[in-house]
Amino acid sequence: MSKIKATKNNSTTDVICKSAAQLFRTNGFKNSSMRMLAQSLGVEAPSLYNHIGSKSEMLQHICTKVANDFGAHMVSLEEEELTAVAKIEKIIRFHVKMMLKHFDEVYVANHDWRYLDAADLTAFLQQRKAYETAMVQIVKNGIHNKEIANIHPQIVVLTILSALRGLEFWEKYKQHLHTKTLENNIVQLLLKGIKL
Amino acid sequence: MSKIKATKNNSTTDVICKSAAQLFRTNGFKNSSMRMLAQSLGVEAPSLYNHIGSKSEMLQHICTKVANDFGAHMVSLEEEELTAVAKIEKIIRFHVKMMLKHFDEVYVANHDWRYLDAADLTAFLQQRKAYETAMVQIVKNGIHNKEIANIHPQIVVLTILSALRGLEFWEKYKQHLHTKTLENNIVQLLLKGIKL
DNA sequence: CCTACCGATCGGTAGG
DNA sequence: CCTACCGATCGGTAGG
Repeated sequence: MSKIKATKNNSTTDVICKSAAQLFRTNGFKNSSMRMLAQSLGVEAPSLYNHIGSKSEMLQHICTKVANDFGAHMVSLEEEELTAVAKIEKIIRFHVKMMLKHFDEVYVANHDWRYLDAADLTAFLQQRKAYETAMVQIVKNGIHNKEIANIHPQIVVLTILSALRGLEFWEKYKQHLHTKTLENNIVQLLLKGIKL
Repeated sequence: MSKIKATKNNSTTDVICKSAAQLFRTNGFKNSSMRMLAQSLGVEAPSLYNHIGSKSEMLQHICTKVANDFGAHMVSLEEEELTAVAKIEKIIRFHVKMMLKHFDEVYVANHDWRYLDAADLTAFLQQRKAYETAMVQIVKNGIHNKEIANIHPQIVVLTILSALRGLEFWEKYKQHLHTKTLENNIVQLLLKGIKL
């Protein structure tokens, strides 16, 4: 008897993980209990274990999904023939899109990855490192091509990624700011900052 | 009999809070126990309560200190006669200095403020909002004076503050990057991004 | 400063 | 899907 409804595109497990992401985002992973998650889904806590293996498995599921999405975009970008600045612009716009579409999951991946189990933690950090390295390479090429100012590439990348992480604060401004305005303004600010 | 040593400038309570900040930064507030804190100080957990009132009181102490430091700097800045861009530059350099000098405390204030008790949480968020508002005002003045490009002021401020928050990731690069290079590069990138 | 200990809450299992 | 329940861990107190 399923009280938790699966939909055409989402299994029962997916529905639970979606609820979990929202809960973790609001309360933090460690401050979210399985009893709270169960209540939000209208069942008792032990019933959840018919669909998921453990609390940390849900966290792993969320973090892996996010890391894979970003990683896949970076790989597809590496195959494109674009200037370095155009690639950075695409990365910025992708981050905005991800944040709007999968806000809870991206937020959780950014905040609670440190609670991943040892093996998953290593894999996650490796993926993140690879993402950073790929971006550093793009910036290096841009400096070499005289597209980008001669700022330390590592600093350029960390500054841009940190600025984009700040998208998580923009939820509360959604009513006042149009999404496209937001996106175009941040692209303008960051690209002008790095251009030669 | 004090096992925890007070120094000339720091009371026993300060020494405990400093240790707590380090612990909270490493493990997160909710994942740090009073038993862990006691162990790092070489005493048993109940002994801590001779010097501090509660776990959340220490968090409040840390967050309040950080918020006050940033707030005081902003107030002193408002009294100075400087261009808008020069004020933004001073803010950026102050953030870098704070992050280097009080890394644990700033990190904890940025991450774990949501675990503050209701009253302290309200006060903290009010201080942060006031800080943001003051910065938005500086940017508005800069746009009006044709110093700063016509980007939405709220977006400028959130982007800069988010980028500066990313300073917390720079610890691991300390060996490879000189502090002043780091500071000058981020100033260059962000200021060029906003200048007209 | 310590030992002893309390009530609350946690993730998860047994069994149906 | 539920009820009943376990062992572990938590923040904090009592009493000396």
